Amino acid sequence: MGRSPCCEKAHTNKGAWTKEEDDRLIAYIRTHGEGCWRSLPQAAGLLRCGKSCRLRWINYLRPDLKRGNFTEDEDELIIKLHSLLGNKWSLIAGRLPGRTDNEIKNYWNTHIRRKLLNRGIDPASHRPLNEPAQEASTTISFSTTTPVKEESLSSVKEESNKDKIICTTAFLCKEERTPVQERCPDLNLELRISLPCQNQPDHPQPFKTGGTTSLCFACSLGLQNSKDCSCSFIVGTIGSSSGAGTKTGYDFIGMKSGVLDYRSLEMK
DNA sequence: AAGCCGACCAACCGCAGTTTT
DNA sequence: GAAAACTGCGGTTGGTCGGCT
Repeated sequence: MGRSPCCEKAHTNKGAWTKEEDDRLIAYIRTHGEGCWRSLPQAAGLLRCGKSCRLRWINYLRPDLKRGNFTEDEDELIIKLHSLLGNKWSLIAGRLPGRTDNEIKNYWNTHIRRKLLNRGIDPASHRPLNEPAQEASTTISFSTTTPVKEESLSSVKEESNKDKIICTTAFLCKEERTPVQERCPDLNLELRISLPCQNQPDHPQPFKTGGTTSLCFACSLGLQNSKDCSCSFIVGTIGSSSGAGTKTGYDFIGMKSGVLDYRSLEMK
């Protein structure tokens, strides 16, 4: 039953890679392409396990890696993506060409966390540090019906007169068509977020579902026409308010338009 | 100059989901 | 269908370096 082991752990090197090992790996992948990590070490003459080879290639040897310092724009993008996705480093990395999940994860832990703390923002929740932890209720669901930990997600809050209306953001994956139950069920808190491809003629129009317009998660991240596009992204409505906080204009996660008005969290 | 400490980051570990036998 | 390996991901560790005392 099953397959044979990927490598003899007793005969593999560990620790830092040498120049020679790098060269061997690069040369092999140039010739044979990526993949087959199980057989790669032996075929390439490396005393490493396939897992280690894969990591080395993906994080440091790939020719399309950018390396070097992160720009301010990249900083802000990472923050916004993290507020939406939480610690989904691979997804975040997918939106930053030339950056790897490991690199972004390290950068987050060493730079951005501190940066946010200095701004008075909790890096985990993206809310002001002195704000009570219960108010916002953003839910992003990927492939499970279990709501994602609230603390790892962002919220866009609006204050309308005396009543606080919480704008929640909910993603629906392909398999999931029912938004996660929000707090304050008496309020209409179906979600509204930008429609990134609304004005793009080459993209299929979002379909409507009972007054809401749906786009897939891929579209919401600016991946229109990608293979992941399924156009099931739910756009709901925020309570009854049409006022101050309601934004229009569709760009990637509201970077320009402020649909996800991250900067509103930087106050004070 | 030596020692300490914190920042940085490459690499490892363990887990979960997927694939193969 | 079950078992076992594979793959990919996120969390964590440990080595290195630079600044400070």
